[in-house]
Amino acid sequence: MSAPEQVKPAPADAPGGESDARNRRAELVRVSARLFRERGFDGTTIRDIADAVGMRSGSPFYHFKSKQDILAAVMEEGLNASLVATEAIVAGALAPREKFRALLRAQLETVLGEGHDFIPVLLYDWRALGPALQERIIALKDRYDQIWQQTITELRDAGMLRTDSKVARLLIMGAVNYTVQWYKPGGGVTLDELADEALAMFLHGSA
Amino acid sequence: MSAPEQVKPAPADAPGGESDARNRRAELVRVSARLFRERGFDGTTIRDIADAVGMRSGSPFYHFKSKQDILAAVMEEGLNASLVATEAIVAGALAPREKFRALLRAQLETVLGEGHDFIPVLLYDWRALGPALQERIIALKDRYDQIWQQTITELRDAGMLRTDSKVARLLIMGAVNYTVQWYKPGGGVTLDELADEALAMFLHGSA
DNA sequence: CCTACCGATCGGTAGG
DNA sequence: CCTACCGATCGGTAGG
Repeated sequence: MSAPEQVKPAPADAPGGESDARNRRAELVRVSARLFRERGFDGTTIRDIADAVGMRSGSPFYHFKSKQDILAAVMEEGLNASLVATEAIVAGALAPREKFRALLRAQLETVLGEGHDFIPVLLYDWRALGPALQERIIALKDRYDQIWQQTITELRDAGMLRTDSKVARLLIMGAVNYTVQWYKPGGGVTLDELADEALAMFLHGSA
Repeated sequence: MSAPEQVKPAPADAPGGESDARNRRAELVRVSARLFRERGFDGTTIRDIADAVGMRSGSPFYHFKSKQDILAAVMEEGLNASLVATEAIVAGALAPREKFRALLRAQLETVLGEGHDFIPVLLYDWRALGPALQERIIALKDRYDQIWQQTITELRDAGMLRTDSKVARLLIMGAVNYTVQWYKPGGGVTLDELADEALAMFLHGSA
């Protein structure tokens, strides 16, 4: 009667019953990312999500207060992971050209890699997110864009790019992000080859 | 009793009552394009469309057998218009660089220009179209892609592009099409400037 | 093209 | 997290 917590099989990783709930929440986000990517936000129902994690249709709302909140969580997790990856790249002591190649390659992985569903959801269904929820995501996106912008400035200073304008960055990132619309894994082009071709296309004096 | 057609105000442009229906159909497509662009396909209801043209909610189905058919009509009309524009460009006697610039500029107009809602709908909601309806559109899209591919080959032959690979084309078209996600009219960048910046970014030996 | 309507689906909730 | 459910919406149709 004293402690209703900590029944059922205890999780191995952390003490306290709340880690169960945290695991379930994380599972919901992961599964939702996959479904949203495959069918789109509007094409995925709460029932689809609940089925995929073995819940009843009302239960996701124990973890999230709305379907939109799941979408926001998917996008936020995707951006957080991407931020970690890109910040690790620019923290290294790479020359501008190699830094840029690493960014391109990382972004291609994020957008096209096996099991990477989070950022494609952001690219496909950004509009489906309400303005209030968009704001939180935009703050993360701004940090992300800044990393690219700085690298682009370094490339310009090194004479490998004509300009470091915002438009130049948007054209480059657009070309990369748009691959989500046409790239098919196993279609004869690897992500490494894609990165090289993009590098050669954007940069002066590249092989 | 003999002829139930040709009542109501007769249209000025063409004889025969069926041109009324054709006009209404065209109006439905045009209005749907605008709404689909603004709110997305799933975010637009048949009732929204009917309201916008002054019909009752069941009446659009007199002109189209399903909501998806309206979407297909929007995309098809957009591609047909784009095909006319691009075919006119490549039919002219322009040098490769000027031909490419004209294609870029035309595509930017198609994607970002005032009142150009058709192709953005295709870019945003391609996935919403069922496979059967996609097929008809793909045939048009193939002709479109071919024009770009040929121009890219000419640029490569003129030494202004490293490669005329399909990936090169997709990266270029991706950069241009992705502008639909970020470009804001009146934001200080004109479409002409955008075309110039894209040209300089992709081509060797450009100003 | 309107009237009148249906069947299904869907996000979300109360109460435990 | 389940049970049981609701209110609203939505694409689509019959019949004129």
